Amino acid sequence: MPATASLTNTRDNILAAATKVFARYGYDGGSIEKISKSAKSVDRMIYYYFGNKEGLFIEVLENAYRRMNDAELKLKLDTHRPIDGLNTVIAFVLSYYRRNPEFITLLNTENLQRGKHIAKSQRAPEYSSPAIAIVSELLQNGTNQGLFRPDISPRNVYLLILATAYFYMSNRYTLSAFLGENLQAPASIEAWQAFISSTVMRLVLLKP
Amino acid sequence: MPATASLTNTRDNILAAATKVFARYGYDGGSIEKISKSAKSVDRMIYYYFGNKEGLFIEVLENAYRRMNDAELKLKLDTHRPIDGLNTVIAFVLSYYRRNPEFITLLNTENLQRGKHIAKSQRAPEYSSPAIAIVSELLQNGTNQGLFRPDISPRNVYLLILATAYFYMSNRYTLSAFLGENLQAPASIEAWQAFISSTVMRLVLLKP
DNA sequence: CTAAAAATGTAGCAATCACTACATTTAATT
DNA sequence: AATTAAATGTAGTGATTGCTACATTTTTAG
Repeated sequence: MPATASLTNTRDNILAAATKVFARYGYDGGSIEKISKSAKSVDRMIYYYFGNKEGLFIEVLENAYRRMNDAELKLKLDTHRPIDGLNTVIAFVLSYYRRNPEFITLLNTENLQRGKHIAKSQRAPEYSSPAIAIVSELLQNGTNQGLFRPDISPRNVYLLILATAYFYMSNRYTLSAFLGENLQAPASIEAWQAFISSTVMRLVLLKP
Repeated sequence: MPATASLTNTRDNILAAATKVFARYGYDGGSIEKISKSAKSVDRMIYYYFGNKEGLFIEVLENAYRRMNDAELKLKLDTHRPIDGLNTVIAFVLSYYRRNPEFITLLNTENLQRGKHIAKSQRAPEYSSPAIAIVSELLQNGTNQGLFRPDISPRNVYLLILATAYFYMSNRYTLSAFLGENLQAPASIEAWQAFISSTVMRLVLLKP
């Protein structure tokens, strides 16, 4: 049996538990005790592997970014069909946020801390979203095919998709109370996705 | 001298201090001691006026919603000039978020708590955004003037504006690290506003 | 097999947490 | 002026916080 393989990897258990706890309770609300108990370990081990609470949170953040990055890398689409491609990107982002809500609350927690942990991270700059390059290629091909306007910023289109998807999921509780409507219903999410799609299409298409 | 007028209103001081502290440190990070000291009062007075920490946070939330509501009510524009009107709404929302960043972090904090405080609030349902009615009127007039498409949902247009403005401000720290660019620079904010405007215009205009 | 290193367990520290009992002062009412 | 009510001050409660000293067990390496 190889030595590196173990059924119960304490470090990984802690990292997974910390992701859940920080995402659910925030940085201050996510206590060391909650995390160690959730990981079925003891406080001591968190300090053994991560030094302190801040070090643990930084690794949680890096890990969340890396997973999003990996998911984007697996996004296979035909960049020569730019309309379908953009719709695939929209569907992917919305679906990722819906299935990984902890990514959103972790980012919100980090922004509440004014980005001080991501600034300390060494690995953070590695994760330059592959998706923005994909959008860039889609826009270029769309323009070459005479479908898209030539003066559209890929970065802005990408941020537009992120913003509409992120806002919808991140603020779903206050928005639902505010609009008197459950935004988490599958039909509501689909309607919002269709709206994002038509918004983006009208933005990029030469003849909408 | 009227009895209700006092130069140092302890209750108001606490509410203002709590808004700042909760917005800066979140719910768990915003300790009673931080708030009472910031209000130049003592812990005891928070419980005297607000019962407990949760009651204080609920009033802070209600107050934040009310101020946003009041600001929207003061938004005077000519609904018979729908294009200018929509641009005014866009400028207003972005400007409000920029000048009241605590509104954003308070909403994020409440969404982290899954909206449990806003659900307990009695006053929350009163604040049905006036701005959504304004957008509705602008779209209707634009359609009547033969400028806008007739099949656009005012609610979705309003949410689109909120989403793009909110996301940009709320995630400015992680986005800045991510894009390697300071999004808080006035020029960057103006560019984003112009992009939102062109996006909305292309969405609603019959002949963009 | 043995020594070194890695990993884990136990117990508790000082500081901070939300909150309260109780006394006192200030203001309003009659 | 006397009585009542509103507002504030003091000093603490037990529980929880992040973290650590120290001992012990398990694994790895020669």
